[in-house]
Amino acid sequence: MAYWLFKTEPDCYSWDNLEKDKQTVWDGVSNNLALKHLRTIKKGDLALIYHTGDEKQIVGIAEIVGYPYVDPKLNDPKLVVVDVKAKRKLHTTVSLAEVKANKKLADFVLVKNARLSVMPVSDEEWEILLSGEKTKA
DNA sequence: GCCAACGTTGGC
DNA sequence: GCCAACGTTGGC
Repeated sequence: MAYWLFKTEPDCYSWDNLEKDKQTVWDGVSNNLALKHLRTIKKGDLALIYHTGDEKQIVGIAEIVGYPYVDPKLNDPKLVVVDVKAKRKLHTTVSLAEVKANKKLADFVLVKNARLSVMPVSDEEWEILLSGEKTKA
């Protein structure tokens, strides 16, 4: 089981869209490194959904419901997509400012490579990011 | 709206 | 295969 972070423009496709759709095809990833990560994603993995643009915060958790496959809408074997479904909304969203303020997250890819749209999240980072949840649960 | 950072492209 | 130039992205 692995953890990921998917970035999205809320104007384009937001967490609310995903929650409404229940499940969606996560497509439109064209960056090579992001695609490389995408191809290693497995069924059952979890992904944080991060809103870029005006919000810049992690808003929810999605579950990967299948394995990556070539985008059927495009004729390019390099461009893969994956099916995800909404798992749950975060009770406490985690903003980019909070991530940056946390010294333990200095190596987090979101901080180091702001432009990557699909990135791995380590177990430790996952724990830290969701620590605000645990205290309330 | 600006600028820095990164990825990609194309010429050599 | 390298590197400069360019375009795009995203944070501020």
